[in-house]
This record gives sequence, C-alpha cells and structure tokens, in this order.
Amino acid sequence: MNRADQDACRAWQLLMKFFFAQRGHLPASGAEFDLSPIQCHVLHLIEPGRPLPMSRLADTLSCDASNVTGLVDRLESRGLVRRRPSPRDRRVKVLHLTPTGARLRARLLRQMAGRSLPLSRLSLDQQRTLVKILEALVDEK
Amino acid sequence: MNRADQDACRAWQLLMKFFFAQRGHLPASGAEFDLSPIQCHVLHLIEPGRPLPMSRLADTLSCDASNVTGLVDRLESRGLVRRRPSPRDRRVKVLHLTPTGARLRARLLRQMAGRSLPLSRLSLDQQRTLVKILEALVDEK
DNA sequence: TATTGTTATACTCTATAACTATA
DNA sequence: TATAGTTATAGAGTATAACAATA
Repeated sequence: MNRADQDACRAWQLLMKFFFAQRGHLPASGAEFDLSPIQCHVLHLIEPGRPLPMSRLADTLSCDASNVTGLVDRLESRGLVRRRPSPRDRRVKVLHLTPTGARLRARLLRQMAGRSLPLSRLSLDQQRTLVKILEALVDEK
Repeated sequence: MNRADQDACRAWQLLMKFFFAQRGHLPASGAEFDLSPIQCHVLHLIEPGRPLPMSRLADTLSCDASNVTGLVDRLESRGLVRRRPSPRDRRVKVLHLTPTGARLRARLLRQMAGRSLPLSRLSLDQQRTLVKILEALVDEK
C-alpha cells in the first residue's frame, strides 16, 4: 500500500470512529429531552421552515414508510411536528416543526454540540480547514 | 457573534450533518450483511484481539446492561462473538470476535467506507489535514 | 455494600404484507 | 400501473425492576 492509500485508509478509519462515538452519545443526549435516537434524527432532518414529505423522511432514514407512520404519530402526539396535506399532490403529507418542536430541536443540537464535539481542541486555522473539508465531504445537494 | 464563533458554529453544524447522514446510511449498510445498526456498532467496538467486557459495551453504547444481554445473545447465536469468563473478576464476561465475526467486521467497515465516505473528493493534502484534525477530535484515550 | 450480568415485563423501533387513495 | 401513506402483525431494540453471584 502506498502513502496516499495509507492516508485515505487512516482518514476513513477516523471518520468511522468519530461516527460511532457520536452514535454512542446519542441515547444520552436524547434522553435529556425524552427523545429516542431516531426521534433526534427526525428532528434534525426537519429543518425549520423546510417542510419534508413523509416519503423523503423514509428515504433519508433508510427505513420503510410504515415505520415513519408510527414515528411521526408519536412526535405529533407530543406536539413537536405536524402533518399537512401537500397542495400539489393529494397523496403526499408534508411534515412541519411546531414552534415547540423548533425550540426543542435547537436545544437538542446545541446540547449535542456541547456534549460531544470538543472543537476547543482545534486551533482556529484547523476549524476553518475542517469546515472546507466537510463542505466537500457532506453532500448538500 | 464574532468570526471565530461563526467558524466553530459552522464546523459543528457540518459535523452533525455528517453524523446524521452516516446514521441514515447505516441501516442499508448493515442490511447487506443482515446486521441491524446496533449490531454494526457492536461489531465496530469489539476490535480483533481486544476483548471487551459486557459492562464496557453498555457504557460505550449509553444503554442499560440488560439490553446488552439480548444484543450479545443474538450475535453469539450467529457465531460472530463469544462470551468468555474474565480470569481476574469472576463476575465479568469479556467479548471476543470469532474468526467469522472478525471477517464480517472487516467486510462491513470496508463497505461502509466505500458507500458513504467520498474521500476521493478531497485532495491528498486535505486528507492528511483531515487525519490530523480527527486525531485531535476523536478521543483515543 | 457495590458491581456484573441475567430475567421478566412493557414500550418503542422496524420490516413485511395487504390495503386505500391518488397519480 | 405506480406511488404515498396507513394498518396489522411479528420480531428486534430498549429501559425498569428484581434477582444471583461475586467483589
């Protein structure tokens, strides 16, 4: 294995380590707000002011549509999200955050960042470089 | 908010986006090997040649010990891991990968890296910088 | 007394199959 | 015919409480 391959290999090993470490923190992060990990994930995906069709949620979560029904039922009964009919396609229901849901989402994300991302270990230069790299790595479409 | 705070804010927003994107891919990644997301996580945590006590697994997953019992039951019945008594403390059981488990773990991690980490979008310089940054960010203890 | 792991129980998460409404 | 969403069902994931064995 050449030097470039070694670097790439090391990079994805560390990215996976980071990912699974975050995944390990998620149950405790969510529990502070009485949210399951998957509920945290849904809340992250429904951005304020950006309604999301149920089917898109199922795709992004890599799960079956029947699963999303129950998931959204529970979030809706807690007053965090709301289903609304789509004006364009009467089969579709789009998901909105309620004001309560938006506030909880913001608190959750702040808490997750504070709990598990020791950015203070990085220099300002490193933080800026990290931003550039992540922008290349995370598909924003 | 000053410039430094903006950079830090953007950095953790992107890290969270990366994390949840990976989390979204995990069910499909695991399904190719008939593994649930949590089973993938456990397999990642039990490194070959590095036995792991059950209690440590519960801590790292932020879950209750009673949960780990069932989790390990299912992995053990598939021949992927084995419980062994600890020689030092007779209350403790440590987890080992079987050869089959170690092979499956390697295949899973290779597949995850190939599926979801488009490192080819990064220059070699960026990859090397990313490694340095992640080493600072991921607690290796 | 405290800790490790198991069991019993109940609820959430999840996929499969069958269904309705709409496109 | 195909797609969006629901329902029913069954199995996996999860926490709580009570327990046995060991420290």
